[in-house]
Amino acid sequence: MTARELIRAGLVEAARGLGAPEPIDPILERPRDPAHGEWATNLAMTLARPLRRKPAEIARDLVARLDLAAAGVETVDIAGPGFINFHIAAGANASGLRDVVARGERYGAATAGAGRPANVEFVSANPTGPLHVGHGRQAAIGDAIAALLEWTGWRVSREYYYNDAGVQITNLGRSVQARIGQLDGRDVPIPEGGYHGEYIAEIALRYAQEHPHDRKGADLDAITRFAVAMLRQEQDLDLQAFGVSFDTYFLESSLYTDGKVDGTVRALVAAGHTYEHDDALWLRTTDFGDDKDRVMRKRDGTYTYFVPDVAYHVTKWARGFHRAVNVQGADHHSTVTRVRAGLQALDMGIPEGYPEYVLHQMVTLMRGGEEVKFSKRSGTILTVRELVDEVGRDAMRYFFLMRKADSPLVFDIDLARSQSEENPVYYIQMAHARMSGIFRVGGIDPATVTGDGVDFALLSQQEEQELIKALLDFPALIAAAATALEPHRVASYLLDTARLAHLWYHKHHVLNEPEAITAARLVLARATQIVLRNGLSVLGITAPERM
RNA sequence: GCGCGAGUAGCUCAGCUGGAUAGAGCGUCGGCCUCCGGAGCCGAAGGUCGUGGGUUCGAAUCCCGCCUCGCGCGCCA
Repeated sequence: MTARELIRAGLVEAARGLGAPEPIDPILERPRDPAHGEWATNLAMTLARPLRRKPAEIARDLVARLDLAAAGVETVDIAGPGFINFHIAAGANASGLRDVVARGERYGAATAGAGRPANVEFVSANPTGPLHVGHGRQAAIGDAIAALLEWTGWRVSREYYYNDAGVQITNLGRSVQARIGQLDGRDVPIPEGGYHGEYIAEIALRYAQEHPHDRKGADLDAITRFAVAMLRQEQDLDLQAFGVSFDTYFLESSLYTDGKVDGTVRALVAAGHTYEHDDALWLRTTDFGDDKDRVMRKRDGTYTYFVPDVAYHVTKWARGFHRAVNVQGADHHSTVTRVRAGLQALDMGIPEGYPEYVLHQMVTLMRGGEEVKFSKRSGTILTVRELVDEVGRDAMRYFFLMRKADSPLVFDIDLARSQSEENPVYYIQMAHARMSGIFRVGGIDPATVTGDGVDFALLSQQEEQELIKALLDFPALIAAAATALEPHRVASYLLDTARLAHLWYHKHHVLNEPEAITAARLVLARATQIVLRNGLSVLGITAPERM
């Protein structure tokens, strides 16, 4: 058991002895001020009301009942309005590093998910154009959330949903068809709602080359299939460049061919939450928190987009994913209520909060101090692949993940490219490379560092203790980030921890010190290397040995 | 107008699900800089946490009102 767990258990026992009502759940936190010890709890204050006693008295009685020698607690004091502060001896604190090096590349992993299946859907761009930077943010967030769930014991499936049916696909085909006509010298306009990008002309050219018998572009179905296939391939190349891969590509069109859409409509009608009005079929989503009812089947007989969306999520549930996370742009937030309402209306035991959503705000690109403008309409966009080429995969991942999804993101291309310590990715990777450099210079295989026979009390310098505390907090950080579905916490943590590592590295030497000190510091260097590497891997970023 | 999100140092942003004197980077100012790995290191100044109420031992964090900004509000997806 860790010191934290021992303290917690001791507190529960002591509180029970005082007659505290169950459940007793003491919160232990890291005090901001190091003078307040390694751990602190507000337990006495939360018990003041149920026990009807003063917090300070309760704290005193709790402390009197505690025996925390096994946890390495040196002194306990009561401070402020009733905090209990635990001071742990430097050596006891540092001995926690033994666990870090023992668990190695699994350090930080947890079992909360217990191997249950979870589905993470992200990117899911329409196959009507290349992936742009907004999709890039989504790819980074989705992949990192998937990794966080894996780290906490879920069996994760990464899924990409292709909206390859419906009006926008028709518009895509017509747009390419128009371009083919233009190749032939005819003055054919791009249709209403069509796509104007340069890539449409490229598809047209390719189609004309590969289908010389259809020089007039008369076969709209063939053109559409060709365009979708080509764009899907392009998107795959974008994702490959970014290093993201999916377990499942789910095609919207399959929901129609499998009868899932019709089946869902029938089930909704049978469940009694629909009605006919103005020659259309409506779903009473207002019964489930929506502000107005939604049309399911339009007057022309076709379905609105959210019907296949509901049918799609039914398949997720039916495929055994009783946990599903969707990563989407915040401009799609109106779908959240509707999809959930549709699933509730089916009355098939799906929880209200299913699926979970992580919505992210927009991305603004900056280059040379100016905003990089792009517009899908005019066709001037910066694709994921171009950005990978310009700044590299690692920097791109970090920059997309360093802000919480709720915040708009300003992506500074110049900073992302720079090989300086102002660049957070570089700074973190540099810390890892420095740790690796110690072993390289010392001619020591880091894997042989175990902590056996090491005097951990020698790691008593302030910089060492602060770094150690950060390293020992890593598993809790991963767990919290996974629970909150917030990978940016890992990004912030890594930057902080890298800073502590650099501070330590600058102030204290590992090699060419007295043997016992070198031995102890090698454990710290090794543990730091492990934590930085594991944290970077959660974010999908490499941890170079040298830079 | 309604819904969702945001508002924290000059700038860009954290703030561990309610804790103690609100933090980091950049920028500004002042000192160091013969080192396992480099133009780096140390320190200082800088805040009515948009605003007004409320909840309680305690609020940047939770609740209500208002202000500003972004996104969405179609029988488009």
